[in-house]
Amino acid sequence: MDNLLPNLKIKVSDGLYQIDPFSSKLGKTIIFHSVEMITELGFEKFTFKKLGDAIGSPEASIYRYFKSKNQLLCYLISWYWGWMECRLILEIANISSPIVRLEKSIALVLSNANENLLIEGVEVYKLHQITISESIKTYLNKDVDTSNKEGAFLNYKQFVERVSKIINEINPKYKYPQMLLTTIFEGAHLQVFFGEHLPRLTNKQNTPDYITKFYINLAHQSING
Amino acid sequence: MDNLLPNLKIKVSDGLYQIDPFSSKLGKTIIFHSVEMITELGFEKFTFKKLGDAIGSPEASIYRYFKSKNQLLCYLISWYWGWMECRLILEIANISSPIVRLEKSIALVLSNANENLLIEGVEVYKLHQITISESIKTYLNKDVDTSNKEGAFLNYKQFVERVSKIINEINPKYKYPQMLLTTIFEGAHLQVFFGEHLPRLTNKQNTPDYITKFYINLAHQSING
DNA sequence: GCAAATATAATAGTATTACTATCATTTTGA
DNA sequence: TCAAAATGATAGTAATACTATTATATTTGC
Repeated sequence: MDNLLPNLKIKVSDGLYQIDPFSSKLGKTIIFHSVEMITELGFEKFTFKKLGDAIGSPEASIYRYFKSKNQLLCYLISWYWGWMECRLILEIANISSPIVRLEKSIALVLSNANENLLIEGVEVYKLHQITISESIKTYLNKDVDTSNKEGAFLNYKQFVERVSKIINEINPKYKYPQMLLTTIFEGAHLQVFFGEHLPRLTNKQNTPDYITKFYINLAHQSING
Repeated sequence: MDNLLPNLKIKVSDGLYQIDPFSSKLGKTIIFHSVEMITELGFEKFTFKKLGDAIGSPEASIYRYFKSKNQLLCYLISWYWGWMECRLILEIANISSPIVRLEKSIALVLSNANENLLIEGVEVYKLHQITISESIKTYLNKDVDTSNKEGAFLNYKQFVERVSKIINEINPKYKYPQMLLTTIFEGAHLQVFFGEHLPRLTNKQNTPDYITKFYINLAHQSING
């Protein structure tokens, strides 16, 4: 596997861990294997016990890094959006047209990394899949306000903010950039899931990028319409 | 409270219960109090033990109606979409314009019932709130294919199907009615939640119906654009 | 009105989950 | 190299998500 960008350190709010997992070998092992395990089992069936067994460490050691499996999920998703912001910056750096930049931003959310790509030792391909199925569970619960104070959604907000500024460039009078973008990003993830499990709730096409095209169109029509 | 439409019986797939809860007093009590309790505690903190204590029945009795709390949630959400389809039919019955029918359909998803309205003894106001925060948990998990076979999503699919036919009337060439509608329905629920808990992810306005208007616009632009 | 069928209550029990606590051992870094 | 910190090993707890059994109501069909 390619361990790209070895000097990169993705910022995650310090409310999302007890000990920075990237500060130790065990921490990195926890991250790597939790991504694997959540991808395979889904978040509900994933437990620290199983993770501990897989990595040969006791549960208690994992709890020193993350106070709960919910905190770990928040960490992973926040890391994902931090990584996505890096990709975004690189992707649109030298593009002058805000329209093209917006299109690239939307395409980015739906594009997955190479299966073998490791960033900070994280299999980003699997983390993308986790984000599709599990990310909303970080906020759709009664502890959302607490998680919010702990900074769980800062990276996502920042990503949305950055793209919303592109919309402002295209049409400074457009009033709903955040609303449009979260509709697109969350909708895009959902359509991927529906395409695999609930096809009657979507309109799956043969082309691999039909979802991207749909949402790019939607964005243009809403912003300019 | 008004117990409206006493002769109405909302159809829910028989894979979503062990004993039809509306066939007995205990069953109805389970439904009523589970709606109350899930609204208050959220799905994660809701348990059959707590429900049993609240209604003065042992856990085991609840398990005879629903094999798991997940099945109960599927039942409630399915019931909700069954009820929404009834509302939809009534709401658009005599409207000839498909454009107006579509607008009413979108508005319906975002409109909540009167706080005191009981349908089949269910506090539909609270069930609406549950749908906003919990409905995606019925499918975003590893058991989705099983739940799907049990008919968990039939009522939702049927609702989406019915509205997508209206889109077909407006523009028979439009290729993505289901995709557009699930984007709108799920997005609409999310924006309500963001407005309350994560305002940076939406664009809250003072008017009570800004979400409805946003999505009605989005629909028109996408369908005709 | 009564027996049979069915539903419910009462109670107990199990494996697992989501943690916390304690103490010994290993690793580390100044 | 010595102290501090991290990790491992082990134990324990309250709660969760169920299943099982038997006794007691309640309903129903005749």
